[in-house]
Amino acid sequence: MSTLSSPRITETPTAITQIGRLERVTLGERVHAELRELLMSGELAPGQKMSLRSVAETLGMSIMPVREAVARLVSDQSLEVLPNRAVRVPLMSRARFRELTSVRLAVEGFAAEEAARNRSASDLVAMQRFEEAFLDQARSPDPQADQAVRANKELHFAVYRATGLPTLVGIIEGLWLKIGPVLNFDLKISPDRLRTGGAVEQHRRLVAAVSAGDGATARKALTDDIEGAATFIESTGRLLD
Amino acid sequence: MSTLSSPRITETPTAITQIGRLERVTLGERVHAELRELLMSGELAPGQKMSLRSVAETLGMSIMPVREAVARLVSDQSLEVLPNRAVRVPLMSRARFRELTSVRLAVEGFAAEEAARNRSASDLVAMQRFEEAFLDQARSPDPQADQAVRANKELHFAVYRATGLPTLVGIIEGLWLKIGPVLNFDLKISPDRLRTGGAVEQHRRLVAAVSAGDGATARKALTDDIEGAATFIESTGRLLD
DNA sequence: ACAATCTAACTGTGATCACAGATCGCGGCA
DNA sequence: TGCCGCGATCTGTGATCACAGTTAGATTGT
Repeated sequence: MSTLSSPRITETPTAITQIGRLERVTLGERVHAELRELLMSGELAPGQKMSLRSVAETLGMSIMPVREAVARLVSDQSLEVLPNRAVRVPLMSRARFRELTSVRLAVEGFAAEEAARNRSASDLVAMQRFEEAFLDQARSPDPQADQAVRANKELHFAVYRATGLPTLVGIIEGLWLKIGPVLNFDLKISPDRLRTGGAVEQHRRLVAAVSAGDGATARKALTDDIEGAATFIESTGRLLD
Repeated sequence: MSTLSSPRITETPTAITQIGRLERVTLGERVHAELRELLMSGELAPGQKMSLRSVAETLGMSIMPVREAVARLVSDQSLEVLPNRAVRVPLMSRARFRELTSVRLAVEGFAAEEAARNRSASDLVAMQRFEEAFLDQARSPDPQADQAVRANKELHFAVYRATGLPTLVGIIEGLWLKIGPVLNFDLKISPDRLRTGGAVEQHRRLVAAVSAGDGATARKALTDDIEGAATFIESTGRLLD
């Protein structure tokens, strides 16, 4: 793959080699991204266990990259390793769920407000695209939970990215990693929340307010969205303690 | 060290063995804590490079625990590994400094407000203790920068812990890891900021407001504190770009 | 005297081995 | 039939080796 058609060893960099230079993505980085996606989209249930070796074998590599990725996720408490050395998705108590929800209301609410002040035209395009994608699933007679989860996530993060504060986006990603397993695994169990919940309405208000530059309303729409989902989760009684 | 004075193999757990059980802290965890402390207290300057092997040799261990600790810090961008494989404390541009300050104002401001609502008696004791420790250094004719940095950090986090939101405390720790090298390394260079800056006054207002349960004033005192330091840092002209 | 070149040392990343401790299943005793 | 005990297996963590790629220093050629 490297120098098949290269007449000389030291040649002028081609477009392909340039791409390789831009960012050599490490294996551990790829595993990290993979596990993040699984957690955020609720494909891993709270309490689900895994082992470094089994994951490594599944992905066809040694345990080293898996080890690094898991260590990073354990570091920010998206995963946990028990005293017995078992790695699992943390269980969620009612108290912890409420704590995370409180922080989300403050942080994501601030983000919505900032997004309304800073959004660019391309931000609005992205938001509208994912709002529509979510709407399609919510209205569908046969809604695909994973598609809805994905659209919901993309819509929210389109708003958050519009703040122009990448650090803030990173913080919110950390929050979603922790709450995703509960929020979205539950959604896959009871997908009727797509219809009964007010998500569609709050998304409409959110996008409209951000577009209009109305920060206060944007914050209110977002916090209503979060609280709506939180109320539903608490009502299911699936939380511990 | 294990069974020197043990008459039997399976004996009733003593206090010492119990302590060992409570949480077996891994080597990587200890290195992580060590590096965090160095970053937060500004003992590592922006741009400072290190290598896994040299750190490992200094700490008297193999590179594995260092590798894990660095991977975690790179993961949340408290460190960075360049394309050349050099590990270093990230440089700080003026734009990035302002971004971090914006997020700090929002997140730590919220924390101060919550602390005023939730603080317990023991929280107040801790806050007052570290406020006094900071005051001692600020008023001293021969102020110790590292002592002042430490007292300042402890005071702030006593407030943040008073929120009862450990997730929020974790988020703020992440922010301090990123901004610590600039903020505190600079303080060690020009320690007169201890006197000229309004930190002492804002700390007094902060502790008083949190004690009184006055969230709005607590938030204002804290954001004034952050903005005062930020203004000073920007005025030094040591930021890039 | 200076610049080009080449080699030796060093870099992070991935794989493999080692190890103490936990888990689980099978066998045997009651 | 039910419970205990004892290996075999599996766990995360630490150490070591391997490797491609970079860096820096010395040596050579002009």
